[in-house]
Amino acid sequence: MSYTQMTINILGAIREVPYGFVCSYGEVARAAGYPNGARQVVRVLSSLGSKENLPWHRIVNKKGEIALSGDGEFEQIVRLELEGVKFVKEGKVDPNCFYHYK
DNA sequence: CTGCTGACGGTTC
DNA sequence: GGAACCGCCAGCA
Repeated sequence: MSYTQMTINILGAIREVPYGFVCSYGEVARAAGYPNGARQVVRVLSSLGSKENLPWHRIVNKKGEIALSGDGEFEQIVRLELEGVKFVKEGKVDPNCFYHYK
């Protein structure tokens, strides 16, 4: 496994999200050093999400909604609820559970 | 090498 | 308030 620096930075940023919190794509990208890299975060999660042992379920879009649909969405919701993340609505996490990088 | 795609976000109209 | 674009760039065909 040899990734580009960008991928490594993004992976690192994703791993910083603590248990019981969620984070948006944009924030992860910013934390990794790419202010406009949301789409790259998408790529990383999509292609390496399950392979790299990432807390992929802690990443949602800025509105706090699950960006996946169908099967993946269900699994993500289950995993988050298991961590104590609250939902204000089906498929939408409580804004208070958002983690903000320093 | 070229073009298309993607679990998004911000701006504009 | 919401739809429509544009930017961003690593992978893969």
